[in-house]
Amino acid sequence: MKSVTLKDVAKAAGVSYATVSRALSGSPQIGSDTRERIIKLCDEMGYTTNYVARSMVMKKTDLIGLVVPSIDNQFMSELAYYAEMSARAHGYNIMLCNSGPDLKQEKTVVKILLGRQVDGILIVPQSPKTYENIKAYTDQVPTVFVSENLRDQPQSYVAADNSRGTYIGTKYLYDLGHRDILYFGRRHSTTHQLRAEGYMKACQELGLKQRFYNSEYSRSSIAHGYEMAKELFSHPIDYTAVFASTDSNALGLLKAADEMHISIPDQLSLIGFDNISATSLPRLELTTIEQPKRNMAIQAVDMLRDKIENGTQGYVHQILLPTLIKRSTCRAL
Amino acid sequence: MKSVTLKDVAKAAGVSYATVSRALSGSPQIGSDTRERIIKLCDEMGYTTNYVARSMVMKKTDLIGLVVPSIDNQFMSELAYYAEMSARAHGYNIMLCNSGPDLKQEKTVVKILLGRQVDGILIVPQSPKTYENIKAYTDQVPTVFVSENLRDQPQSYVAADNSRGTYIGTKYLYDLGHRDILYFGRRHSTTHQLRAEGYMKACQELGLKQRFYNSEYSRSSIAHGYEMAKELFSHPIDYTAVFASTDSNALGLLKAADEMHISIPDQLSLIGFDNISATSLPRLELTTIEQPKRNMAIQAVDMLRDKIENGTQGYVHQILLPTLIKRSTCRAL
DNA sequence: TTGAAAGCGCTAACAC
DNA sequence: GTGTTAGCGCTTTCAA
Repeated sequence: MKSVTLKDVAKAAGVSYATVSRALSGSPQIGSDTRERIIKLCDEMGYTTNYVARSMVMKKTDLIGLVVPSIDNQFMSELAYYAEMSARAHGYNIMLCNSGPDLKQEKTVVKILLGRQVDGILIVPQSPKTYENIKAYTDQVPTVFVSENLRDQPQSYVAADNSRGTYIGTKYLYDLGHRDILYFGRRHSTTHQLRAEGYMKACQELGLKQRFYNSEYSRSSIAHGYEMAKELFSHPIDYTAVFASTDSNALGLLKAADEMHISIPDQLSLIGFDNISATSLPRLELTTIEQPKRNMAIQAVDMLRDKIENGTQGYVHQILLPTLIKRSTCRAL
Repeated sequence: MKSVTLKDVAKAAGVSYATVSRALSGSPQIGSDTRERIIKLCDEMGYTTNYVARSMVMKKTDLIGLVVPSIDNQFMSELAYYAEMSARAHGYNIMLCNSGPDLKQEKTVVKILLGRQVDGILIVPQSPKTYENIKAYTDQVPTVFVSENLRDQPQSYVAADNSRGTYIGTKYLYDLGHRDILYFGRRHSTTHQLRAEGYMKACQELGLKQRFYNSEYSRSSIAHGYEMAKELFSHPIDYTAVFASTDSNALGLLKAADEMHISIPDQLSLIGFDNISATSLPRLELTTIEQPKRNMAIQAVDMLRDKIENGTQGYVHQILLPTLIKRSTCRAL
């Protein structure tokens, strides 16, 4: 199990270990004959660079900490996938941490990552409070947020243009002939405030009445959307379309509608937000607004690399355009 | 950005830096007054242990490499979630790598992980060939596989009892009154051979005729299940239930059935395998066999820790029991 | 072109 | 109880 080190190779090659290091790092100041001989020897002996030791002297670990509330979530696992692929393509590896349900754990994992000497941190914040909560630590290391939840903070982030997304969706419903559109769901985080704003803006421009439905403690989950919708449908339905603030909420509403024999899209059109993978499933086919996850991940990694490698100061807010995914839950009036 | 080291604290405290190290590590050979004073000082100065340096001397990184074909997959992201939580609870952190679509990349990431000096590797293999492919590397570091795809290899793994799963499901259909049950889907990996075997065993015991349907190149995806099912349904339906080898295939079949106005479960009962999250969605509600993902992850981490911390040699095959999740796609005859 | 040696931040064995 | 020091495996000046 004892792994072979530079010294071992050096001894076998009859050179100093500095020479071996040079051969491997592609330094120009070494004879090409020596280099080849050494590289061949390294291969034979099964030598692999010890990154811990290298990190020690280089003061760079080529490690990126990825913090997500829960990797077991379609949006985040997709983001993580692209982030890891992109990071690795540039020589970085990913240290993954779930920031769990409570804010306390979020701070804990960031601390751990700092102790691990990661070169940078990519974080999907749990809540708008996250920024303040971990500021003391993120000041010490290049950090990029993925989400718009910290709109007014001096911190880099990449996010989808949430406001634009609901605007596009509302406009789409309008073009389909809908004039009574209900906005369904949470408005408690920055992200969701922006979504609501896009809807309001569209209503204003198009001369529609703004109508909201949400409970005080609304969360984004199918179960919660279902409960909210049951409550909603106990009142008369005097609107022809619903814009749900998240796909999960939309799916919950769909379930409630099914149970109460409200046909979607015949009686009611429905549009969601996020384009989580469930929306494309048979029997669901939810029309929705897509967050460009792949792009978000790649851009976030690029921004982080820029900070790490070029020491770029300041912050940038990278806003990506969401797109409308037409499926089967909206109909023309 | 320069972080504070032991030396800095030592200087500030007016002691040697070994003393600071002792205070922090909870060594008994130190005065409790000195300890408290130092700990307080560390806190004030914002000292955090440099894990890279520590790993260097301890020859232990407290790092576990997690290799999955694609974290952007419900089964794996759920596994990853529990693995990370459990690992961290025991002082380990997770280095995440996607082994991507090709076998070549799988070997690459394992090599990287080795260079990173991870204490152990947790791997969901891409294919039955994985074992042979990376053997040279996994011999050098404690490794636990998650999957049954290497049944006869001298290597530790944790997996669900796939054979038992299909047995249970077939028995369930039998008890519901079904006598003509078709097995639908792939049989090309060890995992899927075992699933098919469980079905065959149940058929034998219960006196049912074994009936298979699968295409040569069947893969587990909704799209593929859909194509296969369209083909299947172009022939007369002389069976009353279908056991799909994976939930994805089952969902594809569901879609095809909808299109061809074959009612499930009225005309045809359907059961899947895996209990991926999509199965519990409204309108889908697929009856299925659950792989105990949480348990699998936790057991895998425990096995790995045992190897790492106690140097346990040999290998163990940990087989967990799957369970039947009754939902809405099976009916009694 | 190559070797010698310092030093990254830490732990632990050995002194006192 | 506390200080001194070697050394983990590597990169990189500085000499030769």
